[in-house]
Amino acid sequence: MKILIVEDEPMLAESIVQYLKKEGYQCEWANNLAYAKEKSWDYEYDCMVVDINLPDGSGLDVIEQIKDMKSKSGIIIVSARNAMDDKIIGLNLGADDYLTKPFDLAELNARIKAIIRRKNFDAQNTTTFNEIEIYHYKKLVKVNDKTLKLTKKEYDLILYFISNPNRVIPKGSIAEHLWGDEMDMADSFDFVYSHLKNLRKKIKQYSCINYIHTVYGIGYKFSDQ
Amino acid sequence: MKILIVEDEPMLAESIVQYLKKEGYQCEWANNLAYAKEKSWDYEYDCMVVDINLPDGSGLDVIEQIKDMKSKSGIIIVSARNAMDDKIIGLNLGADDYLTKPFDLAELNARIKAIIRRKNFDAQNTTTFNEIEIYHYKKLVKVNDKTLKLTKKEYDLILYFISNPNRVIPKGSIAEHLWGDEMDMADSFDFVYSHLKNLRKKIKQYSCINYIHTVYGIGYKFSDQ
DNA sequence: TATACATTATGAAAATTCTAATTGTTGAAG
DNA sequence: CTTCAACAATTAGAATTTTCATAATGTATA
Repeated sequence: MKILIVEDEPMLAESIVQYLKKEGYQCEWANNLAYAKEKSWDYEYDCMVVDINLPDGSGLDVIEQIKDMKSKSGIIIVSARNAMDDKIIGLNLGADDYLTKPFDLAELNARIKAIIRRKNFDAQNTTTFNEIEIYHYKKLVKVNDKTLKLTKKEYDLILYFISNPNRVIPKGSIAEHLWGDEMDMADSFDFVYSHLKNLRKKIKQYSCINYIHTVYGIGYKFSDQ
Repeated sequence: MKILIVEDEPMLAESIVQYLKKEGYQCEWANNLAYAKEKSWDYEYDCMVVDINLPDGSGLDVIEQIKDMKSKSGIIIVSARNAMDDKIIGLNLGADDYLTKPFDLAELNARIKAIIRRKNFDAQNTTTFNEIEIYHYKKLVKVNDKTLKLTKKEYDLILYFISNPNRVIPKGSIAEHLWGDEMDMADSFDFVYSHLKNLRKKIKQYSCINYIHTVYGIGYKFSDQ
């Protein structure tokens, strides 16, 4: 487990590094923004602890870079008390947690653990098919790294497709899976067509591949090629 | 099993009666509208086979009377071919099936059987609480014999209430039962309030009893008194 | 290939569900 | 008996889902 500490106060940084090493982490230290950016560019850290007030800029810049890189590093923001605005900005930018100075080292350790645990959990809870990624825990779908804004039915639909790739799925199965017995089946599949259309349109926004192929008279097949 | 045949052609009537008696039914015959009304007033037939073209009026009148009496008799309409308009009217009025002349006696028998079977099934699939009746097989709710036009969520809601009468139901249970884990619970119960309000309003249309009592801080209780 | 028929796609309206803001109630504390 | 805060009711509006009418497409047949 590699951790990067971004902190300009040498005393504090030193004690954090000492503590975390004792806890079994590989721990590195950057004392300014530029160096932090360089390091985070070179390595994929499991977690980064970033002070916001740095001599050469705001720690928030690191977060932006991390997110631009699509790194999966967890990020904990550290700042002086009462910097609530930063907190909001930081979390919106994609930080995973927030700590106000002064803080207990055990507390920091606990948060790091929590983040790493969650990252692992999350990693097991994504499904990928070519350009499409589904994050189950967040009910979130990305196509070519662009987030799709899907409704619940659309999400259920694509989840069912991605769970059954490369095989022909009868319309009836789709209807049954999405609506259960709530519906008087067999009247029509208009609602399937309808949601399908919307889903296709949303995928097309970010991809030129047609993933949902119609199989005339039977149903659909989810595949690339 | 008592069956009434309403038919003015004696030859046809006779052959129907003969056939059905042989099949084990108690079978009676009315050769005009007035007599049919009188008979159906006196007895509760399991099923009535009604010709529409009668010398003294339309067989549809019998259906109306039956429905006004809240009789549970099944009704099969019989009419000459191409009387499609009647078909629609008849089924809307509450007929259970429709047959065009000339018809096969075995066919008639099959339909009678089907209707009686369904009536029996249906009877087992209703729940009643004071003025409120729920017909599960049709997802239909009546209050004082007036049919309520409910949406799916409203139906689920009243079904849950009527299944748990006279006890306090926490809001959370309702939410869980109606939405399962689809919802991020605990944010708010606005959707419960919302559907509840609509359900209450619809019940109030036909009843002055307040069935859904608020239990402050906990949830609701479904009862009369 | 032309035609008819069935199936699927599309767009827009209607219905339902959910959300958010406001107002009204209730019960506890002073 | 007030006042307050939490809770619930209400309302209107936004978002989603479903329905419906129509267009487009595919398949089989001649």
